[in-house]
Amino acid sequence: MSKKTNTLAAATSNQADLLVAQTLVQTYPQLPITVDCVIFGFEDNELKVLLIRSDLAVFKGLWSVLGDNVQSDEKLDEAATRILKERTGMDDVYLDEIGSFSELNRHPGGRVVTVAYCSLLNIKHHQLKITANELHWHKVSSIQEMAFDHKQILDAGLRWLQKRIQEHPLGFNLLPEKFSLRELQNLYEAILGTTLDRRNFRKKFASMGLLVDTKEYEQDVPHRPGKLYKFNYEKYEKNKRKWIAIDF
Amino acid sequence: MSKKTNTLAAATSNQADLLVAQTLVQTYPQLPITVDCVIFGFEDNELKVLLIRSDLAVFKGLWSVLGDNVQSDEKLDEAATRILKERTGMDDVYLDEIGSFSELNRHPGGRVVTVAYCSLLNIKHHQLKITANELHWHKVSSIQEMAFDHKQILDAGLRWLQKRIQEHPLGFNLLPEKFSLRELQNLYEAILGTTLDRRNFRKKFASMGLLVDTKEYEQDVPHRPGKLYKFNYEKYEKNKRKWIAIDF
DNA sequence: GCAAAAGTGTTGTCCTTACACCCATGC
DNA sequence: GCATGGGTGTAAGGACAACACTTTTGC
Repeated sequence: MSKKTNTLAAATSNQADLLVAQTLVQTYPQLPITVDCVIFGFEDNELKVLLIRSDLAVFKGLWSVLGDNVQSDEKLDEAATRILKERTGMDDVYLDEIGSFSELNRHPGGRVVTVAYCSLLNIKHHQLKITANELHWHKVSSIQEMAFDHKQILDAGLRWLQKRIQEHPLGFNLLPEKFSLRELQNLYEAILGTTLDRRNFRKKFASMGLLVDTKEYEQDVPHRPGKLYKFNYEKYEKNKRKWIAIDF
Repeated sequence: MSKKTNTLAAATSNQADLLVAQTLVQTYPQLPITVDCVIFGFEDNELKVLLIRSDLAVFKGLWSVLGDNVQSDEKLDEAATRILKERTGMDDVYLDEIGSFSELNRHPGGRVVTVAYCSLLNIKHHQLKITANELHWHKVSSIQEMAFDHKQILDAGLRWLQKRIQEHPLGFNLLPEKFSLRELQNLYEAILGTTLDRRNFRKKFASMGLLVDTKEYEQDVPHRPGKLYKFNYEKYEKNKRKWIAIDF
């Protein structure tokens, strides 16, 4: 057999193999997939989450996290990024996958599988450029019922956040660029639902060396103003590998 | 308006609302979804994973984790349980979701989204009742190339395992019912890829109080036999909440 | 001057780490 | 008796938890 014939035979065989694979995939049931984005922020000493009014009449009045269907030619994380951009105008947000939700009856319109994503951001920094469907920030603590299984998804996001914030100093994403230690501590206390000793808290963060003293102070507070700090992102990135837990 | 008419109107409105929801879902692109199960075991001081020979000719010779498509009427975790049962005959295995994989070209037969699940089990206890497609245990350390993106999925499973085993004493699932402290330590060392101080390791586990002395000893070892222990599952379940990290 | 929060150090306890020798068994 | 791994204790250092008083500002 000539080399040419060999090559041809191999190519034909590859084609055939591909066809087999394609035929197999065509036998798979197909399902609608959506992604849902749980976006946390922090404002007025309260943990908040970004919700829209569900556009489905069956959920009259109920709120929903930001979600939409996944297109056939996009990855799930790309879909999540796109949806966030479409719904809020924000496009520089890091999203983390937190899990899938696939109960058969979770969507009243039929079977829909969803994958939930989560993010933290600074409310002041990320202005909402689009506010259709009454998009706005809700206090997490006052949310009761939600559309779909979104309360479950929100709860999963909250558990993820509580865990994550103890493994990485992510809380900074939720704060303004310059913040006082009191604000930082309020944030941790709000998310973890505990109170923390002020001196030990300050010592811990001081010893991590991730705070940069801006030499500025709080203004317009009816008490002694606190120092304002910035987060040292470079140092954090460098040492990322070493972070396992913050341990409160 | 009579009460009856009201009720009727409401029912009609509900029907209409449902129809709207159904129509909406019908506009969503549909995709094939699969689940893939990364099943870890431990034998001969080696971390192992359960693989089958890919039945796709395009992956001639390459290995694959256990996966299959999700049916339209089953939840993802149910699919994972079913697949494990179908492929191995095992039906008492706890599976944890580790994430989705949705690259457009990850399957040669066309776009397929997969969600990966992970489990740990005791090789001796969970005999494979089915071994089609050359199903068997492979040393994790010697796996190079795999079918699909399964090497990535395996790596994600491994990272998940390394993290999990430091948060919960899950390692016991990988060991026989009765095991020596040396076996337990070998397991941790194999998974974490480190060496640990023997005395400190024993102290740590002794202080956790999760080990029950069986008063039995290893047999047929060419050296002083070690004590055999059992894992105290009840105590672990009771204190589950408190576990955050084991800290090596 | 008073209310309100900022800022700061020390001590005891516990946990972690590092480290070396004798013991029981099979061959 | 020798090779192999089993079994054990201690001391030093570091991290964490608990705790109270003085300082600065606005009113």
